[in-house]
Amino acid sequence: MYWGGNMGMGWGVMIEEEVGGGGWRKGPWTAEEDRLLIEYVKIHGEGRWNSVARLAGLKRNGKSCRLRWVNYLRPDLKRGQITPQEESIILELHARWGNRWSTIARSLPGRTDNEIKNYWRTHFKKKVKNPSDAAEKAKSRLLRRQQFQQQQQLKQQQQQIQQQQQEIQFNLDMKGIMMMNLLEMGNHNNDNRRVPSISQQEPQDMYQQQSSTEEEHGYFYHPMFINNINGNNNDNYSPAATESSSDEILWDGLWNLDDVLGNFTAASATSKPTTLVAPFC
DNA sequence: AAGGGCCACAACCGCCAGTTC
DNA sequence: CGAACTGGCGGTTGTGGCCCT
Repeated sequence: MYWGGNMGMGWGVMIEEEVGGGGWRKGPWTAEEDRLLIEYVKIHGEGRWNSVARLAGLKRNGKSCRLRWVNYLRPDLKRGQITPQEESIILELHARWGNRWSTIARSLPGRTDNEIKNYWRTHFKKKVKNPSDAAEKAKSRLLRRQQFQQQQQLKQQQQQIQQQQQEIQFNLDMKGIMMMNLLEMGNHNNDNRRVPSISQQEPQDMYQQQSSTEEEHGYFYHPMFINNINGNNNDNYSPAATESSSDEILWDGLWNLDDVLGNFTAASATSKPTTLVAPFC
């Protein structure tokens, strides 16, 4: 199925064909443009988006090409509805990071920042506004609280399963590492390989890198707790600073994370008290 | 059946930070 | 060192479709 193109959508008025003889095309992407872009990425890979127009024969600027690829054409994108589990993660991470959609998206494989941003705005930001009277509001709050708790329980179960799988994978990885070390012992050249600096990595990268190490100690780490576990706060994160004021006005309550999550993880017991801002309070 | 309101989502815009020259 | 360029990000807009009255 072809997802984009004109597909009956308006946008036609917005298309600026050859403005001034050298302008960029705007508006919905056609199937042919998509094909050209996909072929370009296949050959040249992602990046150098400003070269795309010249090399792929597209009348689109680099930003437009990048956006089309990232939000729509990437083969690893997940289509379809946001699942309750994903919704739960979005809630948690938004409480943690505010409107840092790209950061949140990194924890949801196959979902784009644009998708999450749209989802948040349509599902959460407005919903709190709508209930006119207090009873409606309370009802809505209770329902969502119950849903949230059910999701948390479900997620906990999934995490336990995932942890078991990770432990199995860890054992397999260790075997692989030992094999690699044996091979490396026969190759002593000092080749100045670049070692990625953990401090410069995004939270999700840190999570991925850390999880295998920490599993040795029997912990399961959720990205939410990484910084607390490390004993340092995320320098980039300040709920008060990152959360938009309009959102704070819409949300008329705060939940203590421990109340919400209960015995969420072993790691949470070692972390500092954290406040989860829930949109359905 | 018609019209209005809301939802979903693709796409654009402006700003900013990092990189290159 | 600073200007220009590039890519990434968050915010916003515009449109079709669906649902309700």
